[in-house]
Amino acid sequence: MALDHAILVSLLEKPGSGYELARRFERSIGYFWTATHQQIYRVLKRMEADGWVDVRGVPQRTRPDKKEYSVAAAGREALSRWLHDPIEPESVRHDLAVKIRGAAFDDPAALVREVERHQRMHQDRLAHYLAGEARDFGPPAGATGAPGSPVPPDPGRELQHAVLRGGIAYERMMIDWLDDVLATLHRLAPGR
Amino acid sequence: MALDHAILVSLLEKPGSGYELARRFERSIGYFWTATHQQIYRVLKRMEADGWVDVRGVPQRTRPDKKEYSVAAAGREALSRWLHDPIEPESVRHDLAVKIRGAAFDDPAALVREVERHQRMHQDRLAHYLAGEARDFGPPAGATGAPGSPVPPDPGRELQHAVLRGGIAYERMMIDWLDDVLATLHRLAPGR
DNA sequence: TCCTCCTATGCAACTAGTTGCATATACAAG
DNA sequence: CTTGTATATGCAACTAGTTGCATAGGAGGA
Repeated sequence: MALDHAILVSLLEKPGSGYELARRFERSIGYFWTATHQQIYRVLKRMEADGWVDVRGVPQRTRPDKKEYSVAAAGREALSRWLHDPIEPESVRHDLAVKIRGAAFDDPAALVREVERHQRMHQDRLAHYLAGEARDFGPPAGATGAPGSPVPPDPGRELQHAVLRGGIAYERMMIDWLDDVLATLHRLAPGR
Repeated sequence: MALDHAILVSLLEKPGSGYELARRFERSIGYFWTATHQQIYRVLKRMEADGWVDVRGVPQRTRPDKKEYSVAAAGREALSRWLHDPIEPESVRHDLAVKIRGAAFDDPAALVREVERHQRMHQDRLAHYLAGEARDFGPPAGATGAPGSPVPPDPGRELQHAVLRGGIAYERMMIDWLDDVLATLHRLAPGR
């Protein structure tokens, strides 16, 4: 189980409430680990009981009070332990691939719209990633700039960028592959 | 839930026992949908009760008797319904990305071996895919052959090949990205 | 003969994740 | 003054997936 660890990493990057975490899981972290707010609140409660996180009540005037969580020593140790443990490669749950193979026993042409819809979602996500990259990490390396920018490397920033580049590579791969799938589907059902 | 549908597709491609399905989920289908034998037996039992699959006892002399499952009309309809329903894009559970971001709060150099291990697994899987492609789908298009091979297109075969090409593209992308991650890790901890 | 491996099926208990609902504050629009 | 939206937290019930264990026949080797 790595939701615990994903939350710990996120809280180390920046402490926050369950609600704020839930919103982060709709963007940045959520792109490689999904979680709903119900799940997050439940895990926070358990981690609090285990002493992995500290809570601090934050009264707010303009909105409901919140609880700000931050990582405690025990949580840092638990994360470190997990980081040093080997993990299995991701377990895949790729519905679309099942559908594509299933289309052989149904109408392949009917799948075209679904594949196009998925491709659009991946294109949107790619655009979103690229905008985020331009905003947070400046223009892509090698584009402009004086020789050797003197910015000192920040490990957190560098690693976040590396993960984001992974997301970008994934979306590009998916868009290309879905082009391939669409070509295959059209070849099988030339009409339409 | 799509394990039901993944099983239905697999049984449509070829009827088989729970044990055989479990082994298929360690190879072909398993590359985009994981399942253990316990889960498969349980789902088969439920689908049998719902009339989605038919069972046929197959006595065997040299090994324990087995139950061969095949898709019933109701199962075909259920699959068709699912194929026509829009689905959400895959929910991602990418432990390694969490680890990479987490490495900023631990020792980045310690992650190098883990990343290399994952890269090797992806290289192995890529080699396995390419071998399977060469075996089942012949040499890659455009390599040789007389103009216009007269083989009639088989939808099932074509779509299986398209999914396999997706797996190949995925593994290549991962290998390249992990190269990128390794370069980043080395940049952050040059000495080791 | 015993031991291990492969085939073959399954239960029980647990953990993780999803879905649906409930509550409450504050602000803005109508 | 009601309605809608955003913030903020949570319970309960359900579904899906994992882990550990159990059983059993036949093949092949020590």
